[in-house]
Amino acid sequence: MKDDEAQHRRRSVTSVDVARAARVSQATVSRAFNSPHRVTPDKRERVYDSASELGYVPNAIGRSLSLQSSRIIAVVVPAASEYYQHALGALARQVIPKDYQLLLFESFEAEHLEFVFTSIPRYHVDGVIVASSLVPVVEVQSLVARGLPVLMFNQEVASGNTASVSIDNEAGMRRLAEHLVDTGHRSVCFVGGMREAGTDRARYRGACERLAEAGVACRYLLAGAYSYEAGWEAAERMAELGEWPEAVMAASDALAFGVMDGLRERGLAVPDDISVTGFDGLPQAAWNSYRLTTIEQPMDDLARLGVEALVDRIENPDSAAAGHRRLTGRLVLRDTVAGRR
Amino acid sequence: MKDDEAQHRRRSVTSVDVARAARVSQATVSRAFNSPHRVTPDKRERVYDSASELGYVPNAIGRSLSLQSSRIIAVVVPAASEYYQHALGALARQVIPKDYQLLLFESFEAEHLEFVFTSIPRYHVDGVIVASSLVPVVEVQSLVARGLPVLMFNQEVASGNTASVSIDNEAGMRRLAEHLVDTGHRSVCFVGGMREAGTDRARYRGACERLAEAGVACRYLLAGAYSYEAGWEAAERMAELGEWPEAVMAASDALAFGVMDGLRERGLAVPDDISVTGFDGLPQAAWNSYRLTTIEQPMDDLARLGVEALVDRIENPDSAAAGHRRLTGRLVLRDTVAGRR
DNA sequence: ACAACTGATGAAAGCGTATTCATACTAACA
DNA sequence: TGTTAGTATGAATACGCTTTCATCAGTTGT
Repeated sequence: MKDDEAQHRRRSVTSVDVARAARVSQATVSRAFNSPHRVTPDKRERVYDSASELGYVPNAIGRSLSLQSSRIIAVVVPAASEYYQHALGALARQVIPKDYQLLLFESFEAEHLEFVFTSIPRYHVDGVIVASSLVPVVEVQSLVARGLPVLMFNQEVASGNTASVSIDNEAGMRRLAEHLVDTGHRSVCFVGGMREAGTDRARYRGACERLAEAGVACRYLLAGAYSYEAGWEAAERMAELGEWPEAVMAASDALAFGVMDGLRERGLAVPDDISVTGFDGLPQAAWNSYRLTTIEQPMDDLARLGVEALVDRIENPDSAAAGHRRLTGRLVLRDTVAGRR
Repeated sequence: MKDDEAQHRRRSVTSVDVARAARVSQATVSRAFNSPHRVTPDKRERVYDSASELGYVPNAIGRSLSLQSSRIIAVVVPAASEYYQHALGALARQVIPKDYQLLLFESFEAEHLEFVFTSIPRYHVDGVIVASSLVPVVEVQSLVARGLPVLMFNQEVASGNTASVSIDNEAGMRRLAEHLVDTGHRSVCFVGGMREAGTDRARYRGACERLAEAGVACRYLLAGAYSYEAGWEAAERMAELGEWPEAVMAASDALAFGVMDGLRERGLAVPDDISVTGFDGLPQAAWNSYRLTTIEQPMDDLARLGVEALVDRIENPDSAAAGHRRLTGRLVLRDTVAGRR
């Protein structure tokens, strides 16, 4: 008993231990687990018995070294972003049935990012998922140059040897804008998050173009972040401008919640006095205090498609699984847009 | 050029390659990186030059195998829980400066949990963080029996060889209850999440006891989950009961948001008609639509203490770093509790 | 009954790194 | 100058696994 525990602590049970106990060679133990049909039933049973008796589990590290493949995928997500936390969950759900694990790299600030991207290659992961619209493409190139399969989640990428998946941000915003046009809105304020984010530009373009087609005025207001607080401050700045637009299009749901609360704080009713739209389809958008009209991202589909592309590229390096996959978001009409005149 | 790329894809640069390029032995390359003072400056430089020229990064897999330590910590979190997503972020922030990485294991359902706990030992992680109040202690025991250092996050554990960290749930709820007593509330409905969760029991006990001391009636209503939807449904069930309590104590913030919206939907004003309290201190609790009075968990402190205990145990196996660490939550008074009579 | 083939098995090599061990060398001291 | 510490270095080994290779036994076909 005590001996057992002490041994466990010192050195874990290896296939050699199992081999000795089952009176077979170490190679047979390996085969018994990886290609059972190549081992005669009696020996196989002996191996399984000894293994479970000793509490043996194959060491993935040794396996990785031998196989030159770790079955681990690195995932880079920004800390403290509601959207990407959901994405992370969806990705995890997709990756597990394919027998991969996620090694987490949270990106805090820009400087930390460099550290992240230099440490990823150390772990000899089979692939990398970059789930953040704020990672400069150059950083990613260093991984691609190493021959690492990379998936950009929620960011379009032109480069031929990087897979990427996102919804059609421009089209999504177009539909939202169209909805505002149809409901008779004549002036709109677009609240952007960060200029550097690729998604921000695409979304603004979509809104802008569709509104322009209908002759609706659209001004851009930079919130500076994709957060509730930034949205709140944007509402504050709109108040200072003196004149309220008929509708506010926020670049993300988080922003929209802040905007809504900021507007309400100033006595405006949503949607009676002013309409608000979001983007992403966070769970909170369905909450009764907001009931936000927004574009819902099909998170599970995005994750599935992305992971499929990445895994395909991992397991079949010659496949042309790069390129961008673009899904369309779903327009969810709730209660934050009212008909005008 | 093309050759380079092809080679990169085939086989990554190893310390042997660097050794050859720098005309030293592989052992010297290893030493140059791990104990530079043991190598003469000229050779050291040659090694560094060759390394950066070839784009060499040490292979953590080989390193792990040799060192018998992976510097990876497994972390088990439930998918789709706001609270634990925040915890995950806080843990990541603590772990990185100590030069560990997190290997993510999302726990979806009970059946999936078993798979999770059998696959963790494969990866020969240095430690495990279980961040979920719904993991049965027996599962964890299998890891502990293997001599794996384990940290239970947000769950108290009696066992001597497991470290755990949480806030004092009972005391937190007591303070919340006391606040309700002080403000003159005479009847309370406690909305619990799940009976199986250890935190739920402690929180209910805290509320119950303090209210009983003041002679305030307290009934328990089981929501069945820690979600907005469950809170909403709890409000529905309270409506069916016919008589409204003067205050609702929700077992978590997420639940409280649902309860608040459910009450408002039925025409009740919070806090004028009915008071509501939460627990956890999620960011949304500060949002203007809720402004929830709650107990705020010091996430960063919890993560710091927990990780310190775990890492201590990893790097110094004989240390007595097990046992429970309990912090006190902070009572945050916002606008969901009003004075009665 | 013998050749040819199939299938199970063990020995051994290799994956990339850290480290021990032995050796060659430099510096220091008498 | 001869001996002794001390240091820098390379060769070799271990870590746990998968897989190739060679061997041996058993089966089929003629």
